[in-house]
Amino acid sequence: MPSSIPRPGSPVRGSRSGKPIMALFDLLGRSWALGVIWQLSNGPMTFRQLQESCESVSPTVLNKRLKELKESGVLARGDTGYELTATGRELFTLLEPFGAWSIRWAERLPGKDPST
Amino acid sequence: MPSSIPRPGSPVRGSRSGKPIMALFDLLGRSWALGVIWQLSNGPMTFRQLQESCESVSPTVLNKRLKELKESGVLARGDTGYELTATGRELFTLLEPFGAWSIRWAERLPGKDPST
DNA sequence: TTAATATGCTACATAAAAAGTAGCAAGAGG
DNA sequence: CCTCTTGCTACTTTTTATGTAGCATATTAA
Repeated sequence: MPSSIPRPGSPVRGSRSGKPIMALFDLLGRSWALGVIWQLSNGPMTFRQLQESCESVSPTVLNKRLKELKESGVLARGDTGYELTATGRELFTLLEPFGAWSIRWAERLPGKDPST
Repeated sequence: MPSSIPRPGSPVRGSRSGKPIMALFDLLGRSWALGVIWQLSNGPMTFRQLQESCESVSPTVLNKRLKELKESGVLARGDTGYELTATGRELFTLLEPFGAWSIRWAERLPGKDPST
């Protein structure tokens, strides 16, 4: 199996262009990639801690995401577990506003969900 | 089949918490969701135009993404095709910085790709 | 030294999602 | 009527993700 890790400059899933933004979207648009970065913004976590905090993520997928994000320079393994790199923290600053926005989005969304 | 569209307040793929940010990440963390929003930021596009600009996206998936993003209030169908709603444009303003960042990320990434 | 626990996985079987290709129904224009 | 475009649906194949089990290594504690 080839790397399959999205890398700017080389074609990625669905994008033959290799445009950096598409490589980035491919990297982030995989299950739990965004969630992992979000969790790690609170500080280093072990593999098992990450598994717990991302409730149902299977070890298979978590391990894949961690490898990809490591390869991409977003996170690394430190002494106390996995942690964001400088690049990763930079990425998180871009991601952070989504937190507040998602709450407003939730409020604005018509209460189509009768279960709440 | 239930909607399966991530909605804040209800559990979503991998998240029993229903936290808005996790619902949002689930919505955006699907193939081409981010790409579609990115493309539509340039103005309305028809289904076929979107298909072309997201090079290899299959109609099946594109249609699913469009339905989900419509349901979530991010885009809508107008006279000249699909277009971002006010909410969608708001979301794009959060997304926009990723463009410039991805370019710097690409430059910083070591040429680890030995296949080139 | 041994036993108990935590950690970071790998293996495997099943289910769900995406890709890839074909083609149809409806509308516009000639 | 014929042709073209548009927005899909249907179907098959391939890729991803889920869910569960469990192993090898390190740590602690007796």
